[in-house]
Amino acid sequence: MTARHGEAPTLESVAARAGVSRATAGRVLAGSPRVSDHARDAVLRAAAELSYVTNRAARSLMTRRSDSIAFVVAEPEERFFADPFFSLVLRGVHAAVAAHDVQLVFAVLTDDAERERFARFARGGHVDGVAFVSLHGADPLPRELQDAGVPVMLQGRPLGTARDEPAPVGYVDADNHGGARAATRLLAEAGRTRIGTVTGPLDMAAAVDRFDGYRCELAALDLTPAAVAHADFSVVGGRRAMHALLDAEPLLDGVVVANDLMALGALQALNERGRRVPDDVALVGFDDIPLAGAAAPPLTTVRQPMAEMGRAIATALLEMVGDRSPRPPLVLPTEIVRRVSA
Amino acid sequence: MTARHGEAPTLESVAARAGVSRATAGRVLAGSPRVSDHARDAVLRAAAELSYVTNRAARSLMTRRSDSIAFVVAEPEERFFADPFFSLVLRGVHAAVAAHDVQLVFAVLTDDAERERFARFARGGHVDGVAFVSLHGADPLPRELQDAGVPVMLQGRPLGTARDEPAPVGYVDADNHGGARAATRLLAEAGRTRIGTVTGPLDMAAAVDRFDGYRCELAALDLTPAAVAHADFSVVGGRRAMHALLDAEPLLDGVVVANDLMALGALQALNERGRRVPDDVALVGFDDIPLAGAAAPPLTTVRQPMAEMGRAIATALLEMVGDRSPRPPLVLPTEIVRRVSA
DNA sequence: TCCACTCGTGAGAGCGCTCTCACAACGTCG
DNA sequence: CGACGTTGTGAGAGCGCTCTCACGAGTGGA
Repeated sequence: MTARHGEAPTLESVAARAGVSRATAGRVLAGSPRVSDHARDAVLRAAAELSYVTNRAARSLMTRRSDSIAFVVAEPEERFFADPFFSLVLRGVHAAVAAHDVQLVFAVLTDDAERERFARFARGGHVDGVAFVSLHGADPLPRELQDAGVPVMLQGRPLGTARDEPAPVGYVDADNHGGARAATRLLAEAGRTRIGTVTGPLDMAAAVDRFDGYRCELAALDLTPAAVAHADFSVVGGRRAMHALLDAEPLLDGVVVANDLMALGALQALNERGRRVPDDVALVGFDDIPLAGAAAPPLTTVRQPMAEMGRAIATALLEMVGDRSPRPPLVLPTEIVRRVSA
Repeated sequence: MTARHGEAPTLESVAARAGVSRATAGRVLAGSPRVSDHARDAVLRAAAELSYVTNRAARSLMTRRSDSIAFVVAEPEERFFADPFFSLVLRGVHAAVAAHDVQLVFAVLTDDAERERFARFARGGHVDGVAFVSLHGADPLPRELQDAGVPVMLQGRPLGTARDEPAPVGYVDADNHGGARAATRLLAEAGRTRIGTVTGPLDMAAAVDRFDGYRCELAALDLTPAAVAHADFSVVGGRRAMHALLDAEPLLDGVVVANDLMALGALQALNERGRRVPDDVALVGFDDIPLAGAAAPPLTTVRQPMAEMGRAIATALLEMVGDRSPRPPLVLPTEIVRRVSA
């Protein structure tokens, strides 16, 4: 379907115009050094004049590459569309991939039918690699694809692999444990002694690690968890959890919330209960989504480098397409962003 | 790159296993009725046994279709990654496209280089259609692609086409004008008489239409705009604009804000100025993003059917791939969602 | 009985590309 | 001066598919 009325410039026509063979024209366009300057000039000029565009289908057929990678959100509840976190990872992946002239195929696997469809698609070699974001539990799909020979990278350590263990499939993660420790320490250093937490869904490693970090740091400070509530990384979940925390421990003076969306909900709950932030209760979020700075009061949070994670994932994937070697896990540092809430 | 060690089941091998010719196997897999039941069964069984997956590259080469459509955000400032609106449109597009076994190629055109790259890509016939979201000014790219024979659909009426004019390129939009009128009426009916507005960027038709709707309804009610501030659909922009509004008209008692993100910022500004919402100032947003219900106070807003727009765009595009006929503009209704802020 | 069909099928072309191989034209060296 | 690279080039195969064409077998009307 090459534009207006089958005018389709092909490599053949470029070669003809340049007065060389198709093979030579192909060599020039592929950037081979084994071409005379004369031929190279002629081919490049002809290609420009015809505004020739390589037919990727034909190329794929020969190279058995698709020059595209998939960005997959394996999130049954479509959380993707509510949490800016995903957009930001996507941005990073997109940036890296665009720089390599590779296309990004986007997929959300909400139900089993879609999972199956995608698995077939990927196993059929229609993408050169797959980036998975937001895995729950011990999802077998990434491993399956990897075993089928498709390069795979994960955002976030898969559940079932310990933090210091070699992983069966490559991943890029943020230092969730360290970030949560830093958040907890920040509250303690501000003199808070009754520190609670709102965790994320514990079928995700990120939530588990942040929870562990919180407990670990409290223990190091000779404190005990004042109250713990579990939620699902959503605003309403955070609000509900904050209410539960206040019910369980009325004297609460600090909270580590496992992501910003929940922290927004927590802020709302604290407001409803008449607690001032940070005067009565100090709050630290996690992620540093764009909205965090616009909250009332602006949220102190643990920044995780979402776009960079995306970039790292895409870069690793692109390399794996070439050499097919597995990548060691990459854990990027987090950083406290101090605003008003703590 | 078909999975493990070049094992690649091809149509040929399926045909051989089924004891028919490649042509017949192809017919079965294409769903042609001109095949005997016997042959059909044999082919389907063989395909299942080999877990055959059609090679899309080879198919594309013949059909001159790519079985993929592009989702393009032409947003220089990458607003995409901050505004949930886009995610929700993307969700709709994804849903429609997935149901047709078509892939979604995702692209963000942040700079001229990317624009050019994408234009070449699309003009080269590497996607069967292009959905543009969030166009600014009178962007020539959609028209260019359409003239080059690529089916194109827009989310949002392009600037330069009046609401009742036939459009040069198909689009799906929400009833921005009607929605803004309804929002304004809601405030007036609640007894508000000094009603201001925060507009979006006026290089986008959605912002212009909402602004017009506001003025139009005020005029119909024999009121005049109390104060007008322009912003950019972002939270910080909305906050700044709200402050400007209060500076210009201290007695303001109602505000129509052109999207929810800005309304969130406006809420913040009102809070900073000690105005209670809705008691002192009533506020209506636009979009009904997931966060709207979680704001403090929960936002009354004009819901636009974001996912449905996405779905409509994708469906139209998929039809256009077949018959190549242009689609008339489609304008979907909006609806007031009453919460607390007004 | 013959011609005109419809129906299911197979043979084969060819989509546009990459890649291997052969080959001519040129050094370079023993 | 013949044997041996090296370099630029073209011819041709073939990736896996779709689609056109031809053909035999069955069906029905004149």
